[in-house]
Amino acid sequence: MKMLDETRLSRTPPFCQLGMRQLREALDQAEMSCPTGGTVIFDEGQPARRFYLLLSGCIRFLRLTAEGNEVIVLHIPHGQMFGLGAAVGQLEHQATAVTADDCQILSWPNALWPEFTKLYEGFAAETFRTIGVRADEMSNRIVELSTKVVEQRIACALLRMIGQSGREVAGGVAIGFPITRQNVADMTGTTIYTVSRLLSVWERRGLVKSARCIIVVTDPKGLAMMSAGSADIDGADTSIPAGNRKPEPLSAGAVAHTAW
Amino acid sequence: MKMLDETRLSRTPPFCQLGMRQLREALDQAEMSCPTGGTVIFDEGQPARRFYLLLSGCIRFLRLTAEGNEVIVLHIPHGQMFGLGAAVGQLEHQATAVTADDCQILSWPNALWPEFTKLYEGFAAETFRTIGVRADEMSNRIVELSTKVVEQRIACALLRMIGQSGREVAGGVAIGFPITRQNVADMTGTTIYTVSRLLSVWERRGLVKSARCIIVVTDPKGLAMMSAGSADIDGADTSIPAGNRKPEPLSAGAVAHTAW
DNA sequence: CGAGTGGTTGATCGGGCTCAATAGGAGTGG
DNA sequence: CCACTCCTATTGAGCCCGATCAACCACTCG
Repeated sequence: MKMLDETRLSRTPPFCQLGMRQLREALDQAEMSCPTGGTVIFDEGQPARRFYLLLSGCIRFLRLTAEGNEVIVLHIPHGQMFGLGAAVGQLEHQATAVTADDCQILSWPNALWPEFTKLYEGFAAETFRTIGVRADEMSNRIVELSTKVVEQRIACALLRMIGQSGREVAGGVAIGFPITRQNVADMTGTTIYTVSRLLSVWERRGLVKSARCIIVVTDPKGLAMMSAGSADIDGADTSIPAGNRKPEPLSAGAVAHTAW
Repeated sequence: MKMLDETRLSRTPPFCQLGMRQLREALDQAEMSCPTGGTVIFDEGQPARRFYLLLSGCIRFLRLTAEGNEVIVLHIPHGQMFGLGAAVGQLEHQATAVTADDCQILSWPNALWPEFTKLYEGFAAETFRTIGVRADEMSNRIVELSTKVVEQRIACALLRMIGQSGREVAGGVAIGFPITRQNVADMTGTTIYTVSRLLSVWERRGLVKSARCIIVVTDPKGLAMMSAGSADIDGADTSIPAGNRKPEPLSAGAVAHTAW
């Protein structure tokens, strides 16, 4: 089993430049846990004492508002580090981390952070790269929330999730972890009702296929057009209102960023 | 003049642990520029070749959408580093940086990044801290955009700006750089019309005082209540619709975060 | 004084939130 | 195997916030 872990660890970017001895060393100092879906790893506001590596599964980062609304800020796909307060000098976790499904997690005390960055070639660079990518993602979310209508935001959210944690299945790409309509609503600043309605329409049009806690994107390109706003197949007859027929260019697509 | 610059540099966190010789050294390698308001420092998508320190003034980070919408992702107050692609391994700038007013900017080629982090005590830590704080801010923006109504979002935006770049003036705190209704709209995902209407109402109520490109917050506490939703002074008679009288707790206020 | 930029205000309309009611699993226990 | 419960999802009806369109005002600058 140890052997297995080392191989696996050696394949995650922050550790992939390490030799066998260093991998073992890192593993020896790590704590391993295998929480089932829905487990809270740490809470917003709680002191950040450890940093984490998600070996398998998916983590959701939540924020709760005073009014009781839940906002999903980020999803962490397997293979990535998280809880990186140590890297940016934050003494407290600033979101709640919850497992979206069954996970396998390694963690180390923050005291080891300086050592890891000093001793392990590529560790710091890769971890900071992760931070940069996440900032990008948040920046994109801000742009989406600011400029896109619900329909487009939901399309973006689905595309982002299959991009990060998609699993090929018969007839499409499934989101790789259980996800409810409520979850999608919490990622897009809308309501469960709107998400449900939209998914129903999309299913009729053959863009997605969904069941309880499962969403499969059957036509990613079609969804991408929705997300850009140049949506609504011409002549498509869709019970519901029929949406926003706007004559817009189909945008650059996936790319977009933060600058710092 | 050189002397002045050194003193000034020694007061910005990333450099404040440096000795005189190191400060001079850093300055010798820097390029200084003094762009007037509205100047583009770098563009989204452009290769990131330098990192920057804003000595005075204020920088706006913009993103443009395919549809021509402008979104203000962040404001960089004076004294902070920006354009930190080098720190997180990004080869391109991921937003456009524009001066909001007249600025004084130092910049260094990315090649010096590794040296700075190696040689200058506290430089890396402080810069990464900045990155963490900005991520927090973006996370907050996401929560606001997802859960708050326009009124609250605008209040949040004003409070954030006076927090970062407020200037005490007679009768209140002014936003420390020129700002149009359009700018506020671009920060909050709304329109110039709505911003204008709201500011008019707030001015009548004594919360703000505004003129062309100027906004002064005269009642920060009142605004904070607005931003939390527990707004609308009981019995306040306000021509316009009268807004959302919701019975909500007045939230934790300023605090909020990202976790990574 | 005309042009340009930024701001204000009214009228209208529709996207999407809200409320309400129902349906459809999945799991549990008898 | 069915009854029951809990959780998730669906769908209809109504309404309101805020976008949009349109017109006008105020100030600044050449």
